[in-house]
Amino acid sequence: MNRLPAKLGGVPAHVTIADVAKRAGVSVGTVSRVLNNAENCGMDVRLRVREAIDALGYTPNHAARSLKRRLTMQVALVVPDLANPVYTQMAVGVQGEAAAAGYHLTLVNSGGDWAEERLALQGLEERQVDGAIFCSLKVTQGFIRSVTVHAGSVCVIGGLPLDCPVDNVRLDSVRGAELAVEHLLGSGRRTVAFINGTSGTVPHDTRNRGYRQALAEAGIEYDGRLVASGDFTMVSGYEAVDRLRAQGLEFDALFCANDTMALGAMRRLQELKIAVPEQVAVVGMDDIEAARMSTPTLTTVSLLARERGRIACEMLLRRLTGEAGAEAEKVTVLPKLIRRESSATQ
Amino acid sequence: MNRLPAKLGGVPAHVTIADVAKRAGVSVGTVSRVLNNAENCGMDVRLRVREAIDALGYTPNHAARSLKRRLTMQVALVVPDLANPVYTQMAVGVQGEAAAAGYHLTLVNSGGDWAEERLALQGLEERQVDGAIFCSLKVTQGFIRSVTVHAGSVCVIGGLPLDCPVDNVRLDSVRGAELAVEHLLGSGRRTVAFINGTSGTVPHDTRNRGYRQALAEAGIEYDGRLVASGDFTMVSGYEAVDRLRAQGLEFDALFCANDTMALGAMRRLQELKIAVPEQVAVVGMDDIEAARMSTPTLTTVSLLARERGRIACEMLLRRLTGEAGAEAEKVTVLPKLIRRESSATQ
DNA sequence: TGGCGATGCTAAAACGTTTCAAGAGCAGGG
DNA sequence: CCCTGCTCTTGAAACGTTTTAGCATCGCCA
Repeated sequence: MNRLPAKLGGVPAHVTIADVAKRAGVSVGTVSRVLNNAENCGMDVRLRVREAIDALGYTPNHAARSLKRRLTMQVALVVPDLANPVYTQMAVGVQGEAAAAGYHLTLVNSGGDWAEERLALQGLEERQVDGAIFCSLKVTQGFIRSVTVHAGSVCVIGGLPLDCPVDNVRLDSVRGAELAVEHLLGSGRRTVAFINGTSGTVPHDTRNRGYRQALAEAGIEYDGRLVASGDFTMVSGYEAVDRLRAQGLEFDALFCANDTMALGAMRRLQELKIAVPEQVAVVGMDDIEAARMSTPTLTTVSLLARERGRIACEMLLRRLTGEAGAEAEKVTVLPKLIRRESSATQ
Repeated sequence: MNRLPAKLGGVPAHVTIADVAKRAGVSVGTVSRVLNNAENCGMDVRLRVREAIDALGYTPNHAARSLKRRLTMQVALVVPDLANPVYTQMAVGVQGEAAAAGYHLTLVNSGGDWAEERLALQGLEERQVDGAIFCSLKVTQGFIRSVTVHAGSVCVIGGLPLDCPVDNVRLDSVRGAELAVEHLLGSGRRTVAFINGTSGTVPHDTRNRGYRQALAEAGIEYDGRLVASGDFTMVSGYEAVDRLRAQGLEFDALFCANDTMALGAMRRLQELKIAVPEQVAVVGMDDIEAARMSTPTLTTVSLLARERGRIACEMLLRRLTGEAGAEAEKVTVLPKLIRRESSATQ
């Protein structure tokens, strides 16, 4: 399968540390020490070596260095679906943090597939990378076990069991849904309808809990007729509006489990000449780019993908450099409400 | 600056090829041959070695392998701004293609900075990666020179001079603007206004050329009063509409140099009770996610970032494996019109 | 019986670094 | 003059592979 490159022939005579040593008239060990600017080496030698390096155009060989140092200065990010903006945002966050510390980021697309994730773990064992950040949809027993074995060089973004001794960045997404509903109720809305995602998934359940908790806290009775299900797509949001209205209950606010459905719903509302936000306020979740660009712009709850990536990388690097304690770190990030036009108070 | 990891102490006694050899009762050379499944080794030995590998949980060390083979099975993608969806899309394209060939992708964010790009090239020299794909905004003399030196392991996405002997994926963006305008004129519109981006930039000039060529081909005189400039942001598109209308010329079509401005313009048109597409058809450029989600959905010209990434990676791998010829390959991809509601014929 | 070509394996030399024990030179104290 | 304790440098041994040359063993043919 892996067609192997065949540039074995024309090797362009790489200049090595030995060449530098010869030219500078010192031993290879000395050159190495100059390169890693150790204390104990004289000024004259240091200069001669630097001169030789420049003259010969020497650059150290990363593979050799990794082999000896047992350090690659690379970290991996493993995500289920790179095409999904959420994960590319995460990658951006990780990349920035990694680069700042002199690390490179390698990207692995697991397709949500456990086999692929395993392959990434193997990369870890092969010392292709120093550490890895896993963002998994399904947290299986096998995953937990494997990740625990590599606890010293792994950070997980997502819902790991709290007793799993692995660095972990979590998201209080229940709170996210609460935020949305609280905001709606807080700005004077009385009846909040809810379009949730595919039932049976984790996001579905957490958002549902948040919705109900926020209602409960406001002393409002939960009414199943105000809740519809979509599948996170735009059309499903569009169609859900009709199903909600068919129930015959009036509502002046609508919370959608993601922005895509919210935009679909807004579209349908506009077609029905129901003014947003005057008659119905709409709040989505995710803060995708399109939420900033719709008419009206969409109020939403950001799940801070980029920030979570940043934090995870920070944690991982702390672990790798030994700055982290013996305990696994658990950080929970709180979603953030982003107020825009679609939920403005009239 | 680079705080170096300090896990040098607790090395977990890695199992090496020698351990496997000892257990299987063969020499290390033999184990290596089994691993790289060479021809000349007997069935019994092969089995014994496999058994030992499984029993000991051996995984080959990537650094050592790279060092010897002079091959890392990694490619780098260097982009000016990872936060920009265009480039993340490109990354997705590259990643997919690379993974399919057994390569890993490492991501470098240059910030459009030549110094950073150079660093990436150095990574190449250090044999940290086998090859690199550069997507640069500014193609300076220095860039061209450096990239030419590494012609054997580099592919450039963007406007490289045609005589530069480096694999190159280009984009006919003049044609992109033409496509948009042709589409508008072809579907019965008479007067096409144009909101261009920041003047003085390359994208500005190419789109301008495309706009004028399409008009010329249709036998329509260019009228400067139909052209406004924005800065690629949403508000700039919004405001440009007013400036265009202030010129007093009627127009029934509007081409915008990117989707973001197009969405801003659409918003203003809707506010002014000018129906899209009935009174004014709108076409954008880029095909961002929001274009699929606006009301009406936005007709646009896709610049195929993902596809260009895919092709570039394909070319690079061909070059690395020696399948490419001596000549540098130059591929030009043609933008693609994506018809949506905002330009529908009434 | 001797030579020959396969076949299957081993031993050892790379690959380009880092690091460690040891050596050289030198100054100062006894 | 010897010993001790510095500082700077060297040489060689790793690190874990791949690869090459060479060594048995064997059957086979002349």
